[in-house]
Amino acid sequence: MMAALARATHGLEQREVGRQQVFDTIRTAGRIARIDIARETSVSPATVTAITSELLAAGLIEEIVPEGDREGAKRGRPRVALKIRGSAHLMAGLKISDRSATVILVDFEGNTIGEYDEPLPGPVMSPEELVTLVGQALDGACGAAGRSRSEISGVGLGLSGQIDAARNFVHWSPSLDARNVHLGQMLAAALPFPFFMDNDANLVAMAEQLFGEGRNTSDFIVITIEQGVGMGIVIDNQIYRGERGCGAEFGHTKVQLDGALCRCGQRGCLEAYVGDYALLREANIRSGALPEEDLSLLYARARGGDAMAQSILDRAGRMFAMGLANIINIFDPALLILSGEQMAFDFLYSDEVLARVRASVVQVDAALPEIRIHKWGDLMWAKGAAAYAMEGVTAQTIKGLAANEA
Amino acid sequence: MMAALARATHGLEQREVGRQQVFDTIRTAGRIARIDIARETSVSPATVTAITSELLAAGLIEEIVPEGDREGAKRGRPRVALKIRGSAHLMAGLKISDRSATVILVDFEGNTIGEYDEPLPGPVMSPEELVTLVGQALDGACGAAGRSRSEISGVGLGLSGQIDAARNFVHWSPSLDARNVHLGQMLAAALPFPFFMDNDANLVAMAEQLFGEGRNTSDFIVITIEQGVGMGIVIDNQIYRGERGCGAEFGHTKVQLDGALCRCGQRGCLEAYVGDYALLREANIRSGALPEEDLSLLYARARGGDAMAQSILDRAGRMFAMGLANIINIFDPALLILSGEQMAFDFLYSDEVLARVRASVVQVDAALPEIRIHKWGDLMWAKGAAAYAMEGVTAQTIKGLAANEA
DNA sequence: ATTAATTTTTTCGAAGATCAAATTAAATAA
DNA sequence: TTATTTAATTTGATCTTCGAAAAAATTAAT
Repeated sequence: MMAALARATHGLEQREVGRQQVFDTIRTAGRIARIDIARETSVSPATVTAITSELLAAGLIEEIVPEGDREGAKRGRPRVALKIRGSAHLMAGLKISDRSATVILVDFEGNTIGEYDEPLPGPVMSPEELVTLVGQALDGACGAAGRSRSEISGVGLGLSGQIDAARNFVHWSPSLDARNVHLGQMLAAALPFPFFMDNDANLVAMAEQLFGEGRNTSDFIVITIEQGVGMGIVIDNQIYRGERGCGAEFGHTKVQLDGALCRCGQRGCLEAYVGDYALLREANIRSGALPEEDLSLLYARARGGDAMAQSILDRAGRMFAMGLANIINIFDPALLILSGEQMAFDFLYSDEVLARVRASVVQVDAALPEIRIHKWGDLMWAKGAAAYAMEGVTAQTIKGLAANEA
Repeated sequence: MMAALARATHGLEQREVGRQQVFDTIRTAGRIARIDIARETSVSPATVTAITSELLAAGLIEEIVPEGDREGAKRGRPRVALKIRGSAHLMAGLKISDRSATVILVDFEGNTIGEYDEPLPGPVMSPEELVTLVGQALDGACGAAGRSRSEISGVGLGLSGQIDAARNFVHWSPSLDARNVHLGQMLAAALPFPFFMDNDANLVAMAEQLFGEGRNTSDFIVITIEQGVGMGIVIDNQIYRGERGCGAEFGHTKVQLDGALCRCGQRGCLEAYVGDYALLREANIRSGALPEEDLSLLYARARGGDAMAQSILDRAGRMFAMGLANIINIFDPALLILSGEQMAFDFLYSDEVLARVRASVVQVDAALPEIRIHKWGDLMWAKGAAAYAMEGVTAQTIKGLAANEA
């Protein structure tokens, strides 16, 4: 039997919470004066002074030299803004897709330091091959950016599939030829980095939280589209992962009883209606070319008036809308972010689809949840991985802060 | 812009958290010694002593006089168990159904003190009528139990529909002829009780948390069936309600594109396939008798081999399984509780349906979420309402505890 | 019986942490 | 220059938790 009912915060841990809170406030704000940190967090200025001097001493944050222009300030001692010290840590984010391993190096503020793309021999690897590949990709990224391996404080790794982030365990991933892989242990044994891995959609949610549309919202949901459809759930500023770490399987929610066959072997999954392979299957296009090219062909046909192509995209849109409406009906979120890097899936983000979503939601006389479409660059996934690593390294660093001042 | 990133616990609030934690531990355990509270909560024995003496002084808990039989004890000072003091508060739970207002009176331990049922003139009322009715029902319950109104410390009120529990506001309820009612304000103006209201499914979830299957689980989901289909989501020991308080609308998630017409005016809602009216509609049974009787007729026909009746129930079961599978795919909960009072819906809780659910969930090589069927007595709903009131009164009492010892 | 051992609970003092109030710092306005 | 204003820091009081020691209440052993 376990209790752990209320999250307790006794004694030594109390300051840790304060440090994390102040740090997060600074990161969310970008640059902010102590007095405003106090106001936002309802912590007294005295305590903010104490905490910020710890963080300053540890090199996690820095003061901004006041510029000449103090806009709007009347009188009084000028506020000195604080910000995250970018050079405090170098983080790496790594996303494995079916084609390549994409690496991004970011500083502790989230600024991109370097990018790198390592092509894969094939879409599916053995765990050992993946470990090797991760090492190569990181070396490649360091080389390209003129940094040394040893500078990296943490590596975030994003994989499709069912990942148990708490245990760095892969239940299943389309990138791996084995199930139930303790990938975290293998990586730790082979490479000298602290690794943080998770399902790729969760990582995008974290990127939205740290750098994107979710910066000022404590509860929101992110939907991603790539090969499949993914979801990241943020509740009370935390990624919700479920018991075994394999929740948020939006792509495999069923939208049709005994419906279309999905790659997962079941029928009626949303992915079996909106995934690229599903569209091509229905259109009966199999040129052998890259999927994107085939998809472009399908879009072109639809725009050109081809009734069959239009019908395929239309149904996909309707199914997608139905899935989104279900998510809203279940979560009633403040914010739903449709996060994507490709224009390819524009038809799923169309006004028509959104209108359908709004019409399929339980109607009350209160503003509907906000639906925001966020189109990132092509490094979105890798940046999410970096964001996750940042969070992990930050938590560890803050925990380890000794209060040793002279 | 608001931050409030980490839940802060500074200064004076810290003890409050401790008190709540200790209190919850005692309630969950039923009876437990101080030393075990310390072990379970990771709070030091010294602090447990301090907190429990506060709670004892406030009369919220009491020591159990040690009985003769100390099982298994070897030596040493005998542990003295603590428990919630039942007589500390009298709580009322009130559930409005389409036929009657059911009241339950419980003591602070959750023991039933009295029950009462006030028939309704009709299924739909004006807000004013509902307020009057609530007063009558409470008076009736007090009279039947030989208690006085003034003894009641708090009243929980459960309504179907979209309720914003944080604001005691009714977006919509099938029991009311008006939308957007500030029912909490009206009740507070007319009656001298502290009211706590919420969607009825959330209240059942709370009853499961305090008294039922969810007592030892921090994250679980409750599905209820009554007229409609309801859901309560417990994440990190808290009911998740969504931004506007109208999430968890499981009954109106869509299971079929452009499907059957639902009472809500939309198409393809789960409720439009498994609700009693939906079954009768499809069976084309309209005897004018009570729905239960018509339903019994339908079940009898199905058991008797009537293919049409079997087909109707079969499809309802398949749709229900699909909905449940979606919930599991989204939440990956540790525990899913199918909570019900009526045997009428047995076909939805059948092994066949559960097998279908398990087959429709994303497959990983880890134990599936536990699905537990919990059949309560007919006061389940009212008890949930009482549980909610208990939680509210407990939190307020604990907050107001002055640390005044001599 | 008396003493020792054991286990639970309480007491006491030290170590932190937060906060209000006072103080210091750094600017503008008069 | 001097007053005013605002930000940041310092100081002292209050609270809280915890570890260690003490007290309490038993059983086991002699």
